[in-house]
Amino acid sequence: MNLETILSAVVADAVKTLYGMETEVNQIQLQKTKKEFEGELTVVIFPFVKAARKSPEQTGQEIGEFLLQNNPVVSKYNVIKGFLNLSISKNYWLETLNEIHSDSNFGIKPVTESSELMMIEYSSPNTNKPLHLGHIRNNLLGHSIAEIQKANGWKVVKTNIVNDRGIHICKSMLAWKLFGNGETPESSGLKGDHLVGKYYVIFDKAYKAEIKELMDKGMSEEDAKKSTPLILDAQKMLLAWENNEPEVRQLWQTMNGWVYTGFDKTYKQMGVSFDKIYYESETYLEGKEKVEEGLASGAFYRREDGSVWADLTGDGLDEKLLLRADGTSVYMTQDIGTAKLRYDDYPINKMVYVVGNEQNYHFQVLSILLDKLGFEWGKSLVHFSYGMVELPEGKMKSREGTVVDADDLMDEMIETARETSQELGKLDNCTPDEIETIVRMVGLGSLKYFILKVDPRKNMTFNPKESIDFNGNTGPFIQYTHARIKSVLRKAIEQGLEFSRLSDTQLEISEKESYLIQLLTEFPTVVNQAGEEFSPALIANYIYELVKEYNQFYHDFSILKEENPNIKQFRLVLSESIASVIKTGMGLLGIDVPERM
RNA sequence: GGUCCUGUAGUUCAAUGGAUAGAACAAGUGUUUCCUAAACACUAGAUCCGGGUUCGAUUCCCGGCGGGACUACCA
Repeated sequence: MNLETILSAVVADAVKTLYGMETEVNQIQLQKTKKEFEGELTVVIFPFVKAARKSPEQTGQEIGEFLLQNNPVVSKYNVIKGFLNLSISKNYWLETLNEIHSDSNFGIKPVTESSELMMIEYSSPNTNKPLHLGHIRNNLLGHSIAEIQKANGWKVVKTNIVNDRGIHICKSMLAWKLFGNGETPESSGLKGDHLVGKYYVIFDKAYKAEIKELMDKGMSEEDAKKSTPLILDAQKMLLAWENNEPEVRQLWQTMNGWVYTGFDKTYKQMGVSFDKIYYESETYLEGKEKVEEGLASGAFYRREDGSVWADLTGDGLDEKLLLRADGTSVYMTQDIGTAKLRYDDYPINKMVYVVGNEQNYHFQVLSILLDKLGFEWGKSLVHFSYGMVELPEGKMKSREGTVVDADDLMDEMIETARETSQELGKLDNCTPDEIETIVRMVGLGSLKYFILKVDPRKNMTFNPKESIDFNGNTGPFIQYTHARIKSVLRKAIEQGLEFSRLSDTQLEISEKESYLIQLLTEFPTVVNQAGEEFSPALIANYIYELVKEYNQFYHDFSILKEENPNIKQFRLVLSESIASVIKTGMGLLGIDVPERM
């Protein structure tokens, strides 16, 4: 039982005994005591003053006295205005530290046979160009939220729906066919996804030139866009693809193959992975059947021209197209199809889509449609909607060449980490392999933390010129603290010190030290909250707070030079527990922490 | 027009309805015969505007103003 639960019960008891007032657990507001006051936990007195018919101060005094008399965990109290500040006994903290230290899975709920299954879709790239900064946020959030939900006891299946077909793919293919001269990743030395992306850009340029030409001849822009030779050819190619023409299919497979090889590298570098990948080319025809079912059941209706619609005006939304007049499917139909396939493949209890907030409307509609079609998890599907990553000048625009490429960015971060390490002379005694591992951890840690510490719902600004800091509230700051702790622990082991558990739990410890233990006890709550709110940022902020406090402690207290052996042992146990929570917490963010740096 | 998200120091981010709104970066200053100074300490600086609910509002409600997204027989 945690401290809050214990104290809430006693406070409820106090209020009942003293004032005859029955209280619900949620009426008792326990919060952390602000730093400028003495104590660790604070009871807000205001809700009880009416029943007490006394001033807040007096009420606080009486409740404080009751707690002191009736629970050994409370060692002292003081009242300021309507706030009752409680000091917790040192012994309680030390016993708690022992428990935390001996629990190798502290903060993590086990996944069992009876755990429910959560499927998390993220990444979902197009195969016509490489991944960029926006994808990085998506991937990091998706991976992190999967780790967090696992830590909350969910069975998690990570999935990716690859958008591998459509007109945009044909554009790259066509440009390659026309201007590529048989160029391959091998012949050019270009990463496959970048090579294909290059031809997508080439297409766009040539296409624009054709539009301009037609407009110069007096055609309207709208008409010109529809009638250039290139776009007509691309459409022809799409048709050929749909008709399974071998030549087009062959080229499609080859070029997509290049892209996948490239993506795999990027994913690996980013440290993300998937349990099951779906391809739109395999799912895009799947939704029709479901739509027909919905039509039969009366959930949807057919218009005179043959197109199929869902009327969502009853839900406060518009009417939504599900099948075109010619019977072909649209985006929504595909998502229904994909949902069906997934439902057939896994016993899904909860479905989570990590997709940008520009698709809020789409998922609102999808949720209602899936519900109408009888998917149990339809109504409760989660659109984990995150904000855009913007540059100082505004949105990234591929046409203006302001897209920040994922591979380039990660490489730059690693290089910066290398330079900084060299300047500081941190890695002088390391082997080249060790150096490589560490600068990679630090560079990527910096990038990942930068992105994940922000509330996912909010748009965020990324300034490539100022690049990402390595000081302050950053990944490397946290990694550095971990490395320092590990270094102390290594020395302790060399000295033959024993710190597997506290032998003395009656020590006099400082406020700073008991506060660190208190922070540790909050970790499971934070993990839980991060899961419920789908917010890796909560974990990031928590770890930062912990690390900041630890650094102050590290600065002001010595560990190995402490003369009292029991205190020394305590500080080692404390430090090791903190290192362990740092590692676990950063792991939930998908960030590795080094043993030295 | 409609729907949704959002507005906090110069900048990037925090704050279950609680006490004097926290950090970091940038600026300025200090700390190293001492376990890693990628650290620590100090100085200065902010809730878009107006109402309402409340003992108490950055937080909840209403109305403005500003920013963003969506509102395709594209995906």
